[in-house]
Amino acid sequence: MFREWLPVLVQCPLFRGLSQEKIEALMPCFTATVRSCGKGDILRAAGQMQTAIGLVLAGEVHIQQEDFSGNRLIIGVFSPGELFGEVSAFAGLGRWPNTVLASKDSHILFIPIEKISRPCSRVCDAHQTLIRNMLEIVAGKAIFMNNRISYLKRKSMREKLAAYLYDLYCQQDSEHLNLPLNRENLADYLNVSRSSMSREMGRMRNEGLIDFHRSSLVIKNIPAMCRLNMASLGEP
Amino acid sequence: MFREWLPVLVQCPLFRGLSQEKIEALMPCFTATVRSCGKGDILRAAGQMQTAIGLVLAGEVHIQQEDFSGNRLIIGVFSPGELFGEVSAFAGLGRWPNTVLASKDSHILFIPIEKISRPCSRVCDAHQTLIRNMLEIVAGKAIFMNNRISYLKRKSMREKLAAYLYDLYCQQDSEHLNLPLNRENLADYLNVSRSSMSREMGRMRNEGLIDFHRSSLVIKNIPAMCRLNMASLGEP
DNA sequence: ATGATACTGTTGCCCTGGCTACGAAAGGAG
DNA sequence: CTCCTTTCGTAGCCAGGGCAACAGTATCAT
Repeated sequence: MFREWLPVLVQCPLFRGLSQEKIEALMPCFTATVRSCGKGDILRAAGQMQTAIGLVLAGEVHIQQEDFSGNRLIIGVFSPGELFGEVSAFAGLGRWPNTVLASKDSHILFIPIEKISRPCSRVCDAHQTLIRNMLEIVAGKAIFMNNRISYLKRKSMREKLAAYLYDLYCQQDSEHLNLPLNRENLADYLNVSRSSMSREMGRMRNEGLIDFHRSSLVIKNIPAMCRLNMASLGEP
Repeated sequence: MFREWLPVLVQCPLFRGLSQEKIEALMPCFTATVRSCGKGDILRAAGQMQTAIGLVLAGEVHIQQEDFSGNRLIIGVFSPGELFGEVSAFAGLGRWPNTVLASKDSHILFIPIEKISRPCSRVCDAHQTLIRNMLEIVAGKAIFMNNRISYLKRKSMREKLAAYLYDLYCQQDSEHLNLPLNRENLADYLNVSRSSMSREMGRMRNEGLIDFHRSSLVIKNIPAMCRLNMASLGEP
């Protein structure tokens, strides 16, 4: 059952430092279940009781917050090998703080919380490794949230866009960017309205800062973009 | 040297589950140093190399982000017994992601990172407890950041204020609130301008929602406040 | 091809909130 | 008490961006 997903599992930071054999030995101990879901499915709604953490085997999930007015904020986008729900699990919340939505057809591994948090009698050395890996993962998530705050605090749309695009530029290491989110999702990621974002993107195109068409975008003036980004950097 | 601070240390979540004797035994192993500082001192600036994590012994520190335009965002306020810098330490950043400022005259314990992250030969059982406590602390910080994002994503000032005041109401368990931040700091916490915030507070007073004078504030209409808060809740 | 269904770009209206400036109130030091 | 500094409340001005509405365009199934 899990054998087909081993290539994903061995690359998962949770199992770093563990051999493929040890991972296989752990799996039955976890009593984990695989769930398949289609694009748009809500896997977990904010407020639901949480008994397991998730690991993306295939597809993509969005972690997002919604309010009753229909406003949505995308907190994070997770790809195969990445965990979600481990933060609330180890903080002892007992509930899902955010909504989990499959943004593509996906396969998700759910691992019961207590199987990870309580020491297992059989493979206890591996368990210590798991806890240390988990500490690093959770700390990484907290840093990610810190960066997320850095986006959200920016007051002008141009600053937000510049920050986002500059980060993409650093990640993809090219001024020819491939936008991983469509306009609506990007707007929800930056916490702005789609139309206003399009308007600002149009302005930036007119000024020769960027050029774009659909999901491809070119930064034509890197220094200017960098300067815009610096204007709001928390880390000078 | 550390004996005088033991009452704080035993209450620190980092040492939960450890006896006073064990904590005393750990301290020399940590080679920690105590630093005293005055109100307004910058303890660490964003971007500086990080070699230690901090523990507030007395006073209060603000974790904040600043940009070159002078905009400031207060990420968190930490009181005696609370840790800071452990997130970036365990994420392996190597640098302080935010600025640390003493908002009151304070005494801070700095513990070198490697003393905590590397297993210590002498008191290794205690070390396992430390790591597990740390995981819980870091997860708690991540949840705190998640809540911080919930504030920041709110689009109207009234929503932000309502969220903040309602949280205070829940914390202090009374509709007579004592505001722990002055107007300027509160504005920086909510990421709005002080004058506009005062204006909105005035409006809310005119409408009979709240009443206030300086650092004391009364919520006169809890249900309405609650409804305002619900309108943007991520957790229905 | 031909709809049907996304997704994307554009525009006008208008309100929220940032900025500046100023006066009042509250502490603090002498 | 008096002066000085800090904090707080108020007002006017105006640009940034939310909202709604629509037109253009890519994708897909029939």
